[in-house]
Amino acid sequence: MRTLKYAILGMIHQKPMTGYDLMQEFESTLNEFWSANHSQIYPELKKLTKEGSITYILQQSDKGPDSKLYSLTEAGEKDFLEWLNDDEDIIKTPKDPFRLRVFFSKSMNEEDRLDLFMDHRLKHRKRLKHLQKQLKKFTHVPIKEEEVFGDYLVLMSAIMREESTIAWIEKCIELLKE
Amino acid sequence: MRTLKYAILGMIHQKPMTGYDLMQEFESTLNEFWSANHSQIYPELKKLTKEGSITYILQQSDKGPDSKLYSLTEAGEKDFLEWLNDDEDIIKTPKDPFRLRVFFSKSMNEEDRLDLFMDHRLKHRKRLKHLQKQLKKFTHVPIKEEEVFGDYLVLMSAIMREESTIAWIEKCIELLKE
DNA sequence: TTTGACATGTAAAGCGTTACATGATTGT
DNA sequence: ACAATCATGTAACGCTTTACATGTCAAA
Repeated sequence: MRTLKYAILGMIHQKPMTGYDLMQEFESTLNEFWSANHSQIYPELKKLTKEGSITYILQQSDKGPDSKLYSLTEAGEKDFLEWLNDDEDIIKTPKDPFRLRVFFSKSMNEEDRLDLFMDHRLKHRKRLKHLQKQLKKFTHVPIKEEEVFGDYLVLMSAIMREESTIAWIEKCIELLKE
Repeated sequence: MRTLKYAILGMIHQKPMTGYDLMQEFESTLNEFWSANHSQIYPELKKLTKEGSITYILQQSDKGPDSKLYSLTEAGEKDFLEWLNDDEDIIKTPKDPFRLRVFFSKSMNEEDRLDLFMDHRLKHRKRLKHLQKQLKKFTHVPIKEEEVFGDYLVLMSAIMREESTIAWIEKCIELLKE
Protein backbone atom coordinates (compact mmCIF):
# COMPACT_ATOMS: atom_id res chain seq x y z
CA MET A 1 0.00 0.00 0.00
CA ARG A 2 3.00 2.28 0.51
CA THR A 3 1.23 4.50 3.01
CA LEU A 4 4.50 6.03 4.20
CA LYS A 5 4.94 7.33 0.68
CA TYR A 6 1.62 9.18 0.84
CA ALA A 7 2.23 10.41 4.37
CA ILE A 8 5.43 12.03 3.08
CA LEU A 9 3.85 13.36 -0.12
CA GLY A 10 0.99 14.80 1.94
CA MET A 11 3.32 16.59 4.30
CA ILE A 12 5.43 17.99 1.47
CA HIS A 13 2.24 19.02 -0.32
CA GLN A 14 1.46 21.36 2.58
CA LYS A 15 4.86 22.98 2.25
CA PRO A 16 8.41 22.01 1.13
CA MET A 17 10.32 20.18 3.83
CA THR A 18 13.61 18.48 4.66
CA GLY A 19 13.90 14.93 5.95
CA TYR A 20 14.56 16.33 9.36
CA ASP A 21 11.39 18.44 9.25
CA LEU A 22 9.38 15.35 8.31
CA MET A 23 10.90 13.43 11.20
CA GLN A 24 9.77 16.11 13.61
CA GLU A 25 6.26 16.24 12.16
CA PHE A 26 6.00 12.47 12.51
CA GLU A 27 7.04 12.80 16.13
CA SER A 28 4.60 15.57 17.00
CA THR A 29 1.49 16.21 14.91
CA LEU A 30 1.02 12.92 13.11
CA ASN A 31 2.24 10.75 15.93
CA GLU A 32 -1.25 9.70 17.04
CA PHE A 33 -2.00 7.85 13.80
CA TRP A 34 1.20 7.57 11.80
CA SER A 35 4.90 7.50 12.59
CA ALA A 36 8.28 6.74 11.07
CA ASN A 37 11.90 6.92 12.17
CA HIS A 38 14.52 8.83 10.27
CA SER A 39 16.01 5.50 9.21
CA GLN A 40 12.84 4.89 7.24
CA ILE A 41 12.27 8.46 6.05
CA TYR A 42 15.63 9.12 4.36
CA PRO A 43 15.63 5.99 2.20
CA GLU A 44 12.00 6.66 1.22
CA LEU A 45 12.88 10.23 0.19
CA LYS A 46 15.67 8.82 -1.96
CA LYS A 47 13.27 6.36 -3.53
CA LEU A 48 10.59 9.00 -4.19
CA THR A 49 13.19 11.23 -5.82
CA LYS A 50 14.26 8.38 -8.08
CA GLU A 51 10.62 7.67 -8.91
CA GLY A 52 10.08 11.30 -9.85
CA SER A 53 7.47 12.22 -7.21
CA ILE A 54 9.68 14.76 -5.46
CA THR A 55 12.75 16.90 -6.09
CA TYR A 56 15.07 18.79 -3.79
CA ILE A 57 17.29 21.81 -3.64
CA LEU A 58 20.35 21.92 -1.43
CA GLN A 59 20.21 24.41 1.39
CA GLN A 60 23.24 25.74 3.23
CA SER A 61 22.22 26.00 6.82
CA ASP A 62 23.62 28.68 9.11
CA LYS A 63 23.47 26.16 11.91
CA GLY A 64 24.54 22.59 11.26
CA PRO A 65 25.22 20.75 8.01
CA ASP A 66 23.54 21.24 4.64
CA SER A 67 20.04 19.91 4.12
CA LYS A 68 17.80 18.91 1.23
CA LEU A 69 14.57 20.82 0.86
CA TYR A 70 12.08 18.59 -0.89
CA SER A 71 9.03 19.65 -2.87
CA LEU A 72 6.46 17.78 -4.99
CA THR A 73 6.79 17.38 -8.73
CA GLU A 74 3.63 17.63 -10.83
CA ALA A 75 3.50 13.82 -11.02
CA GLY A 76 3.90 13.60 -7.24
CA GLU A 77 1.05 16.00 -6.58
CA LYS A 78 -1.23 14.18 -9.01
CA ASP A 79 -0.39 10.86 -7.35
CA PHE A 80 -1.12 12.25 -3.89
CA LEU A 81 -4.45 13.82 -4.87
CA GLU A 82 -5.57 10.56 -6.46
CA TRP A 83 -4.64 8.60 -3.35
CA LEU A 84 -6.83 10.91 -1.26
CA ASN A 85 -9.87 9.71 -3.19
CA ASP A 86 -9.00 6.00 -3.23
CA ASP A 87 -11.65 3.68 -1.91
CA GLU A 88 -9.70 1.71 0.66
CA ASP A 89 -11.00 -0.93 3.04
CA ILE A 90 -11.03 -0.21 6.74
CA ILE A 91 -8.00 -1.63 8.50
CA LYS A 92 -8.09 -4.93 10.31
CA THR A 93 -8.39 -4.56 14.05
CA PRO A 94 -4.86 -3.73 15.17
CA LYS A 95 -2.99 -6.34 17.16
CA ASP A 96 -3.02 -5.68 20.87
CA PRO A 97 -0.98 -7.67 23.43
CA PHE A 98 -3.06 -6.28 26.30
CA ARG A 99 -6.31 -7.67 24.92
CA LEU A 100 -4.50 -10.94 24.34
CA ARG A 101 -3.60 -11.01 28.03
CA VAL A 102 -7.18 -10.23 28.97
CA PHE A 103 -8.31 -13.12 26.79
CA PHE A 104 -6.02 -15.48 28.73
CA SER A 105 -6.50 -13.81 32.11
CA LYS A 106 -8.47 -16.64 33.69
CA SER A 107 -5.08 -18.26 34.33
CA MET A 108 -4.12 -15.39 36.67
CA ASN A 109 -5.00 -15.08 40.32
CA GLU A 110 -7.79 -12.65 41.12
CA GLU A 111 -5.62 -9.94 42.61
CA ASP A 112 -3.16 -9.88 39.71
CA ARG A 113 -6.03 -9.87 37.27
CA LEU A 114 -7.55 -6.78 38.85
CA ASP A 115 -4.14 -5.06 39.01
CA LEU A 116 -3.67 -5.69 35.31
CA PHE A 117 -6.73 -3.58 34.57
CA MET A 118 -5.99 -0.88 37.14
CA ASP A 119 -2.45 -0.37 35.82
CA HIS A 120 -3.71 -0.23 32.31
CA ARG A 121 -6.41 2.30 33.18
CA LEU A 122 -3.81 4.56 34.76
CA LYS A 123 -1.66 4.49 31.63
CA HIS A 124 -4.59 5.35 29.39
CA ARG A 125 -5.69 8.15 31.70
CA LYS A 126 -2.22 9.66 31.38
CA ARG A 127 -2.37 9.48 27.61
CA LEU A 128 -5.84 11.02 27.64
CA LYS A 129 -4.61 13.92 29.78
CA HIS A 130 -1.77 14.51 27.35
CA LEU A 131 -4.21 14.60 24.43
CA GLN A 132 -6.56 16.95 26.24
CA LYS A 133 -3.64 19.30 26.78
CA GLN A 134 -3.14 19.38 23.02
CA LEU A 135 -6.83 20.09 22.54
CA LYS A 136 -6.53 23.20 24.69
CA LYS A 137 -4.24 24.71 22.04
CA PHE A 138 -7.35 25.15 19.89
CA THR A 139 -9.03 28.37 21.02
CA HIS A 140 -12.20 27.37 19.18
CA VAL A 141 -13.63 24.46 17.20
CA PRO A 142 -12.20 25.07 13.72
CA ILE A 143 -14.61 25.35 10.80
CA LYS A 144 -14.07 23.10 7.78
CA GLU A 145 -12.39 25.85 5.74
CA GLU A 146 -9.55 26.32 8.23
CA GLU A 147 -6.10 24.78 7.76
CA VAL A 148 -6.17 23.12 11.18
CA PHE A 149 -9.55 21.43 10.66
CA GLY A 150 -7.92 18.08 9.79
CA ASP A 151 -5.61 18.31 12.80
CA TYR A 152 -8.63 18.89 15.02
CA LEU A 153 -10.55 15.91 13.64
CA VAL A 154 -7.73 13.43 14.16
CA LEU A 155 -7.07 14.76 17.65
CA MET A 156 -10.75 14.26 18.47
CA SER A 157 -10.47 10.72 17.18
CA ALA A 158 -7.52 9.99 19.46
CA ILE A 159 -9.35 11.47 22.46
CA MET A 160 -12.56 9.58 21.81
CA ARG A 161 -10.65 6.33 21.38
CA GLU A 162 -8.90 6.81 24.73
CA GLU A 163 -12.19 7.61 26.44
CA SER A 164 -13.76 4.51 24.97
CA THR A 165 -10.82 2.35 26.05
CA ILE A 166 -11.04 3.68 29.60
CA ALA A 167 -14.79 3.06 29.64
CA TRP A 168 -14.16 -0.53 28.56
CA ILE A 169 -11.53 -1.08 31.26
CA GLU A 170 -13.93 0.29 33.86
CA LYS A 171 -16.62 -2.10 32.69
CA CYS A 172 -14.11 -4.95 33.07
CA ILE A 173 -13.20 -3.82 36.59
CA GLU A 174 -16.86 -3.68 37.55
CA LEU A 175 -17.44 -7.23 36.32
CA LEU A 176 -14.37 -8.40 38.20
CA LYS A 177 -15.55 -6.85 41.46
CA GLU A 178 -18.97 -8.48 41.36
CA MET B 1 8.37 -8.89 22.27
CA ARG B 2 7.50 -12.17 20.58
CA THR B 3 3.79 -11.81 21.22
CA LEU B 4 2.94 -14.51 18.68
CA LYS B 5 4.88 -16.91 20.88
CA TYR B 6 2.66 -16.12 23.86
CA ALA B 7 -0.51 -16.16 21.79
CA ILE B 8 0.39 -19.72 20.80
CA LEU B 9 1.50 -20.78 24.29
CA GLY B 10 -1.74 -19.35 25.69
CA MET B 11 -3.90 -21.25 23.25
CA ILE B 12 -2.02 -24.51 23.87
CA HIS B 13 -2.27 -23.88 27.61
CA GLN B 14 -6.06 -24.05 27.32
CA LYS B 15 -5.79 -27.43 25.62
CA PRO B 16 -3.34 -29.32 23.33
CA MET B 17 -3.67 -28.29 19.71
CA THR B 18 -2.28 -28.84 16.22
CA GLY B 19 -0.98 -26.05 14.01
CA TYR B 20 -4.17 -26.31 12.02
CA ASP B 21 -6.30 -25.87 15.15
CA LEU B 22 -4.32 -22.76 16.05
CA MET B 23 -4.84 -21.36 12.59
CA GLN B 24 -8.59 -21.75 12.97
CA GLU B 25 -8.62 -20.16 16.41
CA PHE B 26 -6.69 -17.21 15.05
CA GLU B 27 -9.25 -16.85 12.29
CA SER B 28 -12.29 -17.02 14.54
CA THR B 29 -12.06 -16.23 18.26
CA LEU B 30 -8.87 -14.21 18.48
CA ASN B 31 -9.28 -12.46 15.16
CA GLU B 32 -10.44 -9.16 16.67
CA PHE B 33 -7.15 -8.50 18.44
CA TRP B 34 -4.58 -11.00 17.21
CA SER B 35 -4.05 -12.97 14.02
CA ALA B 36 -1.48 -15.04 12.17
CA ASN B 37 -1.33 -17.04 8.96
CA HIS B 38 -0.32 -20.68 8.85
CA SER B 39 2.91 -19.58 7.19
CA GLN B 40 3.82 -17.84 10.42
CA ILE B 41 2.38 -20.43 12.80
CA TYR B 42 4.22 -23.53 11.57
CA PRO B 43 7.73 -22.04 11.71
CA GLU B 44 6.97 -20.60 15.17
CA LEU B 45 5.82 -24.03 16.40
CA LYS B 46 9.08 -25.47 15.14
CA LYS B 47 11.04 -22.77 16.92
CA LEU B 48 9.13 -23.22 20.19
CA THR B 49 9.74 -26.97 20.04
CA LYS B 50 13.46 -26.37 19.57
CA GLU B 51 13.44 -23.89 22.46
CA GLY B 52 11.75 -26.44 24.70
CA SER B 53 8.49 -24.60 25.38
CA ILE B 54 6.31 -27.18 23.66
CA THR B 55 6.37 -30.81 22.56
CA TYR B 56 4.20 -32.80 20.20
CA ILE B 57 2.91 -36.29 19.59
CA LEU B 58 2.08 -37.52 16.11
CA GLN B 59 -1.55 -38.25 15.46
CA GLN B 60 -2.85 -40.42 12.67
CA SER B 61 -5.99 -38.78 11.43
CA ASP B 62 -8.89 -40.76 10.00
CA LYS B 63 -9.46 -37.90 7.59
CA GLY B 64 -6.50 -36.24 5.92
CA PRO B 65 -2.78 -36.53 6.66
CA ASP B 66 -1.05 -36.95 10.01
CA SER B 67 -0.87 -34.03 12.39
CA LYS B 68 1.21 -32.90 15.32
CA LEU B 69 -0.61 -32.37 18.58
CA TYR B 70 1.30 -29.84 20.62
CA SER B 71 1.24 -29.38 24.38
CA LEU B 72 3.17 -27.17 26.81
CA THR B 73 6.28 -28.35 28.61
CA GLU B 74 6.76 -27.29 32.23
CA ALA B 75 9.17 -24.57 31.06
CA GLY B 76 6.63 -23.39 28.50
CA GLU B 77 3.85 -23.12 31.05
CA LYS B 78 6.08 -21.23 33.47
CA ASP B 79 7.11 -18.82 30.72
CA PHE B 80 3.49 -18.20 29.73
CA LEU B 81 2.28 -17.59 33.29
CA GLU B 82 5.11 -15.13 33.86
CA TRP B 83 4.29 -13.26 30.67
CA LEU B 84 0.69 -12.85 31.87
CA ASN B 85 1.96 -10.79 34.81
CA ASP B 86 4.51 -8.72 32.89
CA ASP B 87 4.19 -4.98 33.25
CA GLU B 88 4.08 -3.92 29.63
CA ASP B 89 3.56 -0.44 28.27
CA ILE B 90 0.38 0.33 26.39
CA ILE B 91 0.83 0.07 22.66
CA LYS B 92 1.51 3.08 20.50
CA THR B 93 -1.56 4.29 18.67
CA PRO B 94 -1.87 1.94 15.71
CA LYS B 95 -1.18 3.32 12.26
CA ASP B 96 -4.31 4.19 10.36
CA PRO B 97 -4.35 5.25 6.68
CA PHE B 98 -7.91 6.56 7.02
CA ARG B 99 -6.99 9.04 9.72
CA LEU B 100 -4.01 10.04 7.61
CA ARG B 101 -6.40 10.86 4.78
CA VAL B 102 -8.62 12.81 7.13
CA PHE B 103 -5.58 14.78 8.23
CA PHE B 104 -4.87 15.74 4.61
CA SER B 105 -8.52 16.06 3.56
CA LYS B 106 -8.50 19.84 3.13
CA SER B 107 -6.99 19.12 -0.29
CA MET B 108 -10.18 17.32 -1.38
CA ASN B 109 -13.31 18.93 -2.75
CA GLU B 110 -16.21 19.18 -0.34
CA GLU B 111 -18.33 16.46 -1.86
CA ASP B 112 -15.53 13.88 -1.96
CA ARG B 113 -14.60 14.77 1.58
CA LEU B 114 -18.09 14.06 2.83
CA ASP B 115 -18.27 10.82 0.83
CA LEU B 116 -15.02 9.68 2.42
CA PHE B 117 -16.68 9.79 5.84
CA MET B 118 -20.01 8.33 4.75
CA ASP B 119 -18.32 5.34 3.07
CA HIS B 120 -16.21 4.78 6.11
CA ARG B 121 -19.17 4.95 8.46
CA LEU B 122 -20.98 2.31 6.41
CA LYS B 123 -18.01 -0.06 6.64
CA HIS B 124 -17.75 0.34 10.40
CA ARG B 125 -21.49 -0.15 10.83
CA LYS B 126 -21.17 -3.47 9.00
CA ARG B 127 -18.35 -4.57 11.25
CA LEU B 128 -20.32 -3.53 14.33
CA LYS B 129 -23.32 -5.58 13.18
CA HIS B 130 -21.07 -8.59 12.73
CA LEU B 131 -19.70 -8.17 16.24
CA GLN B 132 -23.14 -7.75 17.73
CA LYS B 133 -24.15 -11.02 16.10
CA GLN B 134 -21.28 -12.70 17.94
CA LEU B 135 -22.45 -11.11 21.19
CA LYS B 136 -25.85 -12.74 20.80
CA LYS B 137 -24.16 -16.13 21.20
CA PHE B 138 -23.77 -15.29 24.88
CA THR B 139 -27.04 -16.13 26.58
CA HIS B 140 -26.00 -14.12 29.63
CA VAL B 141 -23.18 -11.87 30.82
CA PRO B 142 -20.59 -14.39 32.03
CA ILE B 143 -19.29 -14.12 35.59
CA LYS B 144 -15.56 -13.93 36.17
CA GLU B 145 -15.26 -17.60 37.09
CA GLU B 146 -16.54 -18.84 33.72
CA GLU B 147 -14.25 -20.02 30.93
CA VAL B 148 -15.77 -17.62 28.40
CA PHE B 149 -15.34 -14.51 30.58
CA GLY B 150 -12.16 -13.46 28.72
CA ASP B 151 -13.85 -14.00 25.36
CA TYR B 152 -16.70 -11.78 26.48
CA LEU B 153 -14.42 -8.96 27.65
CA VAL B 154 -12.46 -8.76 24.40
CA LEU B 155 -15.65 -8.90 22.36
CA MET B 156 -17.02 -5.99 24.40
CA SER B 157 -13.81 -4.10 23.71
CA ALA B 158 -14.19 -4.61 19.96
CA ILE B 159 -17.81 -3.49 20.06
CA MET B 160 -17.12 -0.39 22.14
CA ARG B 161 -14.24 0.58 19.86
CA GLU B 162 -16.47 0.33 16.79
CA GLU B 163 -19.19 2.38 18.48
CA SER B 164 -16.66 5.03 19.40
CA THR B 165 -15.27 5.12 15.87
CA ILE B 166 -18.75 5.56 14.42
CA ALA B 167 -19.51 8.33 16.93
CA TRP B 168 -16.33 10.11 15.84
CA ILE B 169 -17.20 9.82 12.16
CA GLU B 170 -20.65 11.22 12.88
CA LYS B 171 -19.11 14.17 14.69
CA CYS B 172 -16.91 14.77 11.64
CA ILE B 173 -19.91 14.64 9.30
CA GLU B 174 -21.77 17.13 11.48
CA LEU B 175 -18.86 19.57 11.40
CA LEU B 176 -18.62 19.17 7.63
CA LYS B 177 -22.30 19.94 7.15
CA GLU B 178 -22.24 23.16 9.16
C1' DT C 1 34.51 20.67 27.05
C1' DT C 2 30.65 18.42 26.66
C1' DT C 3 25.76 18.25 25.84
C1' DG C 4 22.02 18.98 22.71
C1' DA C 5 19.92 20.32 18.44
C1' DC C 6 20.67 20.03 13.55
C1' DA C 7 21.31 16.89 9.62
C1' DT C 8 21.89 12.65 6.96
C1' DG C 9 22.77 8.22 5.94
C1' DT C 10 23.37 2.47 6.14
C1' DA C 11 22.85 -2.32 8.17
C1' DA C 12 20.75 -5.96 10.53
C1' DA C 13 17.11 -8.22 12.54
C1' DG C 14 12.24 -9.04 13.38
C1' DC C 15 7.65 -9.42 11.99
C1' DG C 16 3.94 -10.04 8.68
C1' DT C 17 1.80 -11.02 4.16
C1' DT C 18 1.52 -13.24 -0.18
C1' DA C 19 2.82 -16.74 -2.98
C1' DC C 20 4.70 -21.28 -3.93
C1' DA C 21 4.33 -26.29 -2.93
C1' DT C 22 2.52 -30.95 -1.69
C1' DG C 23 -0.79 -34.41 -0.70
C1' DA C 24 -4.96 -37.10 1.45
C1' DT C 25 -9.80 -37.59 2.08
C1' DT C 26 -14.74 -36.48 1.65
C1' DG C 27 -18.70 -34.83 -0.47
C1' DT C 28 -21.19 -33.14 -4.87
C1' DA D 1 -14.14 -35.06 -12.15
C1' DC D 2 -13.92 -31.12 -9.03
C1' DA D 3 -14.17 -28.47 -5.01
C1' DA D 4 -13.67 -28.17 -0.14
C1' DT D 5 -11.57 -29.41 4.11
C1' DC D 6 -7.73 -31.27 6.49
C1' DA D 7 -2.71 -30.78 7.18
C1' DT D 8 1.98 -29.11 6.78
C1' DG D 9 5.67 -26.78 5.14
C1' DT D 10 9.17 -23.06 2.51
C1' DA D 11 10.40 -18.71 -0.05
C1' DA D 12 10.23 -14.02 -1.29
C1' DC D 13 9.07 -9.61 -0.40
C1' DG D 14 7.93 -5.51 2.21
C1' DC D 15 7.64 -2.75 6.28
C1' DT D 16 9.35 -1.33 10.86
C1' DT D 17 12.55 -1.02 14.60
C1' DT D 18 17.05 -0.89 16.62
C1' DA D 19 21.59 -0.16 16.12
C1' DC D 20 25.63 1.55 13.77
C1' DA D 21 27.89 5.69 11.80
C1' DT D 22 29.37 10.54 10.80
C1' DG D 23 29.73 15.42 11.27
C1' DT D 24 28.52 20.73 12.40
C1' DC D 25 27.37 24.41 15.37
C1' DA D 26 25.78 26.82 19.56
C1' DA D 27 25.19 27.22 24.29
C1' DA D 28 26.22 26.10 29.08
